[in-house]
Amino acid sequence: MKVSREQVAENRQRILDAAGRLFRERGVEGVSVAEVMQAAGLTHGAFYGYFASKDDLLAQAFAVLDRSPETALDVQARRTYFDRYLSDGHRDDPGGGCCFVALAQDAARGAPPLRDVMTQRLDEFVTALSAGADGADAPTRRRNAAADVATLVGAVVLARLADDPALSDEILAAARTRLLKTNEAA
Amino acid sequence: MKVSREQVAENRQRILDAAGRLFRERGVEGVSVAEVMQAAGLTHGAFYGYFASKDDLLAQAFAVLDRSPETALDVQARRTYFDRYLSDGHRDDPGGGCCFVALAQDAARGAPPLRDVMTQRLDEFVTALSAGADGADAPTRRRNAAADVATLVGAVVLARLADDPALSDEILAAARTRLLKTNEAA
DNA sequence: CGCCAATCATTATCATCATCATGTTTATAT
DNA sequence: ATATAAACATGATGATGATAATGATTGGCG
Repeated sequence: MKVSREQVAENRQRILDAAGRLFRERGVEGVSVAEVMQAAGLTHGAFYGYFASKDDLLAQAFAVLDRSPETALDVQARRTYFDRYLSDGHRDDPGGGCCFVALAQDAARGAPPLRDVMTQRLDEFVTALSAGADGADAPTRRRNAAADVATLVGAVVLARLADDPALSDEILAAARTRLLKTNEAA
Repeated sequence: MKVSREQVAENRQRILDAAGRLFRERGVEGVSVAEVMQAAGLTHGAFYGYFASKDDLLAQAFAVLDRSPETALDVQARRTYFDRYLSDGHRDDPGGGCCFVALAQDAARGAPPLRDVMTQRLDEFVTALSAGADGADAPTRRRNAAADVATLVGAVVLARLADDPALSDEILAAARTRLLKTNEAA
């Protein structure tokens, strides 16, 4: 059964969305192509009409997804962004959250396509956070942004790891405090 | 062929060492039981005489391994520790490096045994870093230590992800600067 | 309106793996 | 010295999964 042009576009998007969510939830090796296709409402046989391989799907799924801010953040917006990133809501929703928190390790060991895409996104993330930061010269602002990104990602990674809710909350709270402090000191 | 008691102990240790290194290098799903056993100089059939399952091996392999400091660090030792943790040498040696950098995401999604063990180790890591920190009261010191751990782990995770050496180095350097600064300000 | 190629479902293939069963060797306790 | 059981190698077993082949359906162009 063939399908209309719009149906094809919609199917493709559904595959990408399902893949993005599932891979973040369960990791690259934890999700089969068949599962992605089922979540997208198709059978796995249709997959290779859309993508050349699982690696291809991976790279394309995360070429779009983003959680970094799009525009320069003023001090208040930055604070809000940090709070949301370091919230228990973000910690408890890997499938809808930042791709670095969910997949950095998988991508670091994985095939070049995904790694390239995520490296690009990482650079954009740092750039986005350094834009609009107050204080000092551009290199300093960028350095601060890079450190902020490391703290953000590290905190949520560890908060997701921690079995013990108290420790998990503690790490998120500590990162919030740290980022507020280094952010207010111009 | 049976084997002497000491040989058994040595074999067991070799399996644990090989497992620790391989899992950190290639991830939990990226390593087969057979590979671990081959690296340990045995055949895979012998495995289940030592461990109940792959999960069991995982938990036991990381119950011992550690990269957190054992004793309280003075200001100078802390600086040295940070520098080493954030070095390119650590970034480029996942198999010999910190288990959180290599396996936090795998463990967060994985079976309880490994997650429990790593949560315990994470708490010890924070505790170790907060001991001997100067400044303020104990809760503040602990909060600082938790933020430091997040920055350390996040920085090396992202530095390993980044395909682009310049970006990778930049992140490590930014984290070093950040930790030095927050550490000197008592 | 009718052909054609695109889209999808079904099913096959081939590899990898975790785990287990079996048999052989040999350390060690008696 | 001998019996016993531990430790290991070899070789299933059964599941899963990535990818490919085949065939049926039907949009959309001519």
